[in-house]
Amino acid sequence: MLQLTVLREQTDFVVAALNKKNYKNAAQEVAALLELDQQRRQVQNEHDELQSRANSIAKEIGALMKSGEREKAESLKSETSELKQRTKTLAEQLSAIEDEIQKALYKLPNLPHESVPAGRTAEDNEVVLQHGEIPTLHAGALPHWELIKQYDIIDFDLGNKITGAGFPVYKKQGARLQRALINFFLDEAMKAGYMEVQPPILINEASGYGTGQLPDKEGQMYHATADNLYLIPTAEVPITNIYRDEIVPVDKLPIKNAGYTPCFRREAGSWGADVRGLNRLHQFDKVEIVQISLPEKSYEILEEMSSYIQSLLQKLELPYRVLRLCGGDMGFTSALTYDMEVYSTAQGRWLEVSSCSNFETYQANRLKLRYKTESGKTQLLHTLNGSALALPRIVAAILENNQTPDGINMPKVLHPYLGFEKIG
RNA sequence: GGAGAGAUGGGUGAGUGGCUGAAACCAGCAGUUUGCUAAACUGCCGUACUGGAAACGGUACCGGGGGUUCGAAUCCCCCUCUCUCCGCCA
Repeated sequence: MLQLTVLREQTDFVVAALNKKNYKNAAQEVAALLELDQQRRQVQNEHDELQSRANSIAKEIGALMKSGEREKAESLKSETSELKQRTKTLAEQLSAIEDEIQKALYKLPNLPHESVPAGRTAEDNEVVLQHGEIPTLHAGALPHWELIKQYDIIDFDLGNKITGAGFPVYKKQGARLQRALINFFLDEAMKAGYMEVQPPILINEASGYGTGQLPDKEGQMYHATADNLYLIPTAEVPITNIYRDEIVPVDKLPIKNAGYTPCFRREAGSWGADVRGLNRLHQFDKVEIVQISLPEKSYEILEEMSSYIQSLLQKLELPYRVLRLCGGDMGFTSALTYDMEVYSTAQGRWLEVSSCSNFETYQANRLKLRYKTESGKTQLLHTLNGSALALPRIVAAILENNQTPDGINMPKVLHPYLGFEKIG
């Protein structure tokens, strides 16, 4: 959530930034918000003043009652009734205005960082770098959805039977590969100084609001209505919400957490050839890294996180590229996002396997996640996170890129985790 | 799921209608004393909104929401959560 003071003090800048994110009617909405803010303060001033008078009269009555001057007290009482009525009306107005402001603020996305390229779609994303050689496959090489059948390691039909489309069953070396990747990613995160956490995978409404999934994006999450809980779409939600309503001591910063969770996405309305196989699932596994940092350090940390994620891809020997997302393609809550994509050779396309973002104060403002400056002022921290990594597309790329006519070679770093070197 | 008890500031915990934004203690911060450490002493020590250049004010907040009252941490109603006992159970 954007801060009202920023809208107030840097209105033109905010409007320009919203425009860059292709937000419609930015100028009008911001102007309307400022108007509401103006009203709010006026009403609040009036209200506070009346309340203040009511408070002092109440005190007076108390004193009179004590000294036994009942009649004077009674006459004062009658004086307050009109005051009370007016205060009540103002209080109602005030909370109506506050609600409206809140709603309007929730609607506004985060402002993109100055380095974010302008643009509307994925076409406009900027390729920051590309790394690794794209392998040449043997004749008759298969896409991963054929390979998993051939070696019987991931079973979509079974998942269909048990749950539905997009919930595969991993079997044998396929299951082992999942476990190996999770352990590898977590071990690497520990080495990089992250603290491992294992959060709940169901979250309440407050947590959904904290990181920006609610309101308006409940459609992407599975909702357990009996208890009003949501299955997490990413570990970002529970892990970041650990720090909701916190004032973090400066010497604890930056906070670096990593956690493995399954993730659940309804992905309503997405079908087609490019979502075949492991490309898009309703349930998948992911190790997420989250950092909470001082505002002045957050972009340095974003780079650090980006290199860390790249180091994983390098160790897995996967060709990848890094994109800086354009204003139109980035997430609602993000100020700057890098996407990491691996090349899936049999499909001949890049697959997103990580998204690494700086949210600046946008989430922190909703979370009330703050620190105290040296002068004692409470200020919002910055939150960041990245996938490190999401498994399914990594698996797809490993299977496709490393296939040979007589089996699929596993990346060396995984051998100790797998207990085998080759599938088939 | 049943029965009971409870939810107060960073922590412990007092407070059953006005003198309580909230005692006391602990932790924390600043200082005095001290050869150093320790101890002792003094002061400070919640959050948000808001007025003000500032000094300094105003309002709200004692789990959340509503109500009674001139006045609510304190009384009433609803909700949530925690604890204890019972039941069930990985």
